[in-house]
Amino acid sequence: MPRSAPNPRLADVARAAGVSLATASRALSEPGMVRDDTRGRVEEAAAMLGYVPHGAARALATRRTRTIGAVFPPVDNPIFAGATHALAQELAAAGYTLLLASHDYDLDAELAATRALVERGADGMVLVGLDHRPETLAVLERAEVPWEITWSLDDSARQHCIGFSHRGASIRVTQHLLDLGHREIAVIAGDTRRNDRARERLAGVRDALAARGVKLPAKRVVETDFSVANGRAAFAKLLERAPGFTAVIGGNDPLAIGALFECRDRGIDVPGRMSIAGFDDIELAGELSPGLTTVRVPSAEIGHEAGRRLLARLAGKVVPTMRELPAPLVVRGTTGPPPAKP
Amino acid sequence: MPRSAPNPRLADVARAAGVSLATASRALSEPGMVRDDTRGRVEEAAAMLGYVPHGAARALATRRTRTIGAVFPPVDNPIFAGATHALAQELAAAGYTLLLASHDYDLDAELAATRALVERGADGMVLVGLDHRPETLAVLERAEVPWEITWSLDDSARQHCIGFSHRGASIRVTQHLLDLGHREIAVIAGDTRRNDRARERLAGVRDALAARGVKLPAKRVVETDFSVANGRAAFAKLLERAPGFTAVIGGNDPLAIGALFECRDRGIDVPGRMSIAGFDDIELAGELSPGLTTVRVPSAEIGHEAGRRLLARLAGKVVPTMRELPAPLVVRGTTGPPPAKP
DNA sequence: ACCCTGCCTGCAAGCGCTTTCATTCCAGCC
DNA sequence: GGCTGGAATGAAAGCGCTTGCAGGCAGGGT
Repeated sequence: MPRSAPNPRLADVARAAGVSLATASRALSEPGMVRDDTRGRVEEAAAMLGYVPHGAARALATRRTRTIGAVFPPVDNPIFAGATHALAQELAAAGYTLLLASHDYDLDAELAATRALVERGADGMVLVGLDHRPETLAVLERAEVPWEITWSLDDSARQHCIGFSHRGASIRVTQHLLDLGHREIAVIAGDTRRNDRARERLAGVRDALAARGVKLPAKRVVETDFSVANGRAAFAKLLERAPGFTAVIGGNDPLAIGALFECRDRGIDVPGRMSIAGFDDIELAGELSPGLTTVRVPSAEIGHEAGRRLLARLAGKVVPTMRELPAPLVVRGTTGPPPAKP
Repeated sequence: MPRSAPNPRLADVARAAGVSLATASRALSEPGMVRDDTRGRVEEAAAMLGYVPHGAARALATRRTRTIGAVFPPVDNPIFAGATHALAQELAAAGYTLLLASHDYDLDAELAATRALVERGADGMVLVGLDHRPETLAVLERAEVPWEITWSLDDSARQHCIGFSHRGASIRVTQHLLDLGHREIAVIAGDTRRNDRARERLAGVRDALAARGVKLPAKRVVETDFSVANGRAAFAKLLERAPGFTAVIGGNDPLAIGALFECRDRGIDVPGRMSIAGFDDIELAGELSPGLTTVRVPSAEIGHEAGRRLLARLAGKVVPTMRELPAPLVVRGTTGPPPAKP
């Protein structure tokens, strides 16, 4: 097969259709402005030549790339993976494409990624949570790139955001345990230093306990990165360091599942002797038996809505600054009343 | 704060530094070509103005976007999520950015996404597996965009690829079960119509069984989409439709874990009465007890290496067409000898 | 002192598309 | 049939950057 000429340009299409460059351009991007038969000729020529528009050139002329950037914490966390997929789908449906960067809860990496995406011309950006370097938002502001905060809600209502109250949801989990009669509660939290969601979740536990006059000794809190293995290790550490608790709250489902597995291996009956609650409601939570009591985080919906909101704003529509999603407590089998005192 | 002028352009930087546009450009992108003090002035001016290069303009001039496209099956499958993260990291480290599109095992969606990414100027592409619409590869060829096939290996060596033999790995799993003494084996496969990996894995089972003269009746094979819930359902179906098997092979770990959970719920001892093997080695596989026997799929490494290979090729280096990664069998506790015949 | 070499720098021509503005076309009307 | 006005088309000026080419300048050889 003879190597045909390199990619045809719009000028080639115009020539083949016997029209000017301007008309060819309009025929393809603003069909209404061109007479039907002319448009037909252009479309035909484009199809025949296998014309593919040159995005960079178009972007340079229109100042739009039809691209949305997203900077996510580790995409391999199942909860973010779901949101990424949803976001990508939503954008694709509107002819937009996702520019994705991920980092390991490192705000400097987030800043660098944001710069890179803005430089690539992202028309809008999706960020996760409220913890950011000030420069990150400054870069976006300077470049006039609209952004959406996901997962968390900005109570100051200064930024567009879609998510739910991690503290509120955490309070619900804790109250559920308190209502069951638990008073000795432990927490396996995420990294509260670099992650406002983990911080708020832990704060929610504290709030709920404080409201009922229950103490949460420092020894009953372990911080660790999200993973099943870390959940196991943290649970073991708690058991060793401050035994006697009857319930443990995981900062997310993998951590809670780690605790659950550790209980199983040690022959600790769940929920008979130990109640366990998580946060996220990943698929597995509902498939375990007993099922994991947890908070349903609408991750796919966050992904979809973040995309929709951003696209709407880019289309000039006004969108409510804050969108709060429900994050209901899902009570399953891993929580029950504490064991009767001996 | 007075709205400062819109984003500064390179011309502004040049003016501020008292040099020409060309020199400013070289100072920032080809430091070696410019005298040190000149470069210093330009860099200073750029920093002061908060200059952010305009990617589209640069792309138009250089015909490079420093962007790699990836079209993945559902990114929320944990195994792809891991690869996505690894790929994004690898690219970021080299100053490249990931353009991500995901689809639900739909080859037409894959084609559309490929078109979109090529149009956006992806310098290279990452695809998964060998099943594609012919147009998909034609688009890439036409646009002269190098691509890497991941996960699968193209035995014809026509395409650059990095992955492993799904059939081979599947044969190892099956032999392991045969060696343990199993003869009645069932399979919960992924969708073999739209997914060459699932197809090859099933073929591997058939090969291994045939080699030892063991039959795999059609009733002992269920196809379903990847998920724990589907694994459960498929196992139940097998039990109902063709009971008497002593081992089941899952097309991936979630399916196998579904089967495992179903066994637990039904009081079927694993591995005493039922052996279960999976494929992928997701984190959970090793944390369960008993741990799931499975094939370790080096997903993160695939992501990293796909990125590295593509970048190397873009840099003009020659890279071996095929890179095979080990996918070892990991024997854990869910497989054991079949129960003694009654 | 002159020429040549080599290093820096600047000029200007694109990269491929959109879009403003002017021009042409054509239908309809008096 | 000439005129009017709106619709369709075309010419050309960018969008912001890179880069081939040429000019300028300093230093070394003769």
